[in-house]
Amino acid sequence: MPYTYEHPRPALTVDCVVFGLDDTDLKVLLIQRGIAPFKGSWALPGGFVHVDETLEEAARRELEEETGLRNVFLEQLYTFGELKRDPRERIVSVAWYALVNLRDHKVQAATDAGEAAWFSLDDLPTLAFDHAAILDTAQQRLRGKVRYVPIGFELLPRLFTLTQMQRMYEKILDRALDKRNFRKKVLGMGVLEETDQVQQDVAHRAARLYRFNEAAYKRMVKQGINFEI
Amino acid sequence: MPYTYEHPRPALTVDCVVFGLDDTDLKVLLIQRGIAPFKGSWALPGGFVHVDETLEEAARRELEEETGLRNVFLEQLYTFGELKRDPRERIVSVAWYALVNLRDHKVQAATDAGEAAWFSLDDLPTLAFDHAAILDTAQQRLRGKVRYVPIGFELLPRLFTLTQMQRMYEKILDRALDKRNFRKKVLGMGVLEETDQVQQDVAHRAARLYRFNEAAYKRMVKQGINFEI
DNA sequence: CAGTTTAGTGTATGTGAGACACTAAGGCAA
DNA sequence: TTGCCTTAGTGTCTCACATACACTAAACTG
Repeated sequence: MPYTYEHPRPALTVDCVVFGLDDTDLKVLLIQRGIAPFKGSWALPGGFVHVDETLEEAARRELEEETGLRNVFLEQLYTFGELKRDPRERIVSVAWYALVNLRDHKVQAATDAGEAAWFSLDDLPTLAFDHAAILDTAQQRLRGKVRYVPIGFELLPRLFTLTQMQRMYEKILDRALDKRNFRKKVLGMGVLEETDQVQQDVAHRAARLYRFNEAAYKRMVKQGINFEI
Repeated sequence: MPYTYEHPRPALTVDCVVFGLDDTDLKVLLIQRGIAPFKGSWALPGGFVHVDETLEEAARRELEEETGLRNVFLEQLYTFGELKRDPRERIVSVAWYALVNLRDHKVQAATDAGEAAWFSLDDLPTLAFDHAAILDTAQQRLRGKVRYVPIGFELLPRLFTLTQMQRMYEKILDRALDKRNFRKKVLGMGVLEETDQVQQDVAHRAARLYRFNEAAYKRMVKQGINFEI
């Protein structure tokens, strides 16, 4: 059934930059396009916004349809509206970024996308459309954000060691951090809760496991405390 | 001439939050709506995105059409896409914010808007649509941004005194700053250029005028220097 | 010329960032 | 069981910067 309007309208899509962390690397989730244009190329998961759903609902729906991911941390990034960003027609895309940890969230091959896979940020294929620019914007945002909000807990498992946490910051900021200063800083923030558990199955001294204390964090945000690393 | 699509499409608009600074206050530019819905109410300047213009072009065009403002500092803010934000139909709006100084930029009553006027931020009328939420988001962004980039020069006249600059920061951050510390800080940044001119026509000792040294600023941004106040 | 108003200036203290190196603990292999 | 390997975990010092704080200088006014 066709829909008619008095003036021409750009099409509206959402695209998602999904960051994931494993033991070795910060990764991004891409799908292989099953249809033209850019058939066979890798691209960010995304698709058209339905007229009866909000932008965030559209982003979550596309993410689940194409990758199987649900209940992830998701924030709006930027809206891309250059004229020729899609060769077919004028398409404006509201980009989002998501943070997940690779243990809890298994990615499934998807219905209308050929394949979904994680790529290290320094070993990326050529991306379809202007998705390289979107990804770049997302990386900048992540770097900016992680410096003053403890956003990264979305990337870590529920229980984590301080070394894991430090590795994550180092990956995002792309520079080495001093172990003692890092620990002093993050423990001093008061948002980490020490558990009585330690790492299992490691061939060396096991590290203590911590968890994120969300209640304490919210309390501190209200007080305007900042969380620079 | 009607335009027909296979699936229904949300309409796409831009809205602009224009901040201006005069001697007394930080103000925002609003227009009085000449047509329904919300006829007679005050609203942010904005309108529909044409299919052959980018989002930024749309924002600049609407701003000029409705307020006469041109060549202003403009950055994308956030995209608002709730289902019922416009009573007529589904409209997604890409919001922008602009910074101007009230001496250089005269505002004209406009063609398709009844009237344009500046309002102090603490004396606002009820706004149409979800524009109060958009304005709120813009204020938060401005506060966050001014703390680490010298964004405010867009709000000041070309030549300004340090006291004027301090007043601006105080208005945006909504707290008092120490005069000596403020001067130490901003002069130490090295982006202010002292001129040999002083204020004219004041009934007290005249203050020295400064100008923003954009070249020095760009040089320092490259070096990753930060500009916290 | 006395009064009023704003411009302009320096120091002392405390806090936090960053640099830096050794001991502790646990598994592993000979 | 002992020595080795690997990662965990810890404290101090220095320097820079944030903050608190008050008086003199200059220009105009009546």
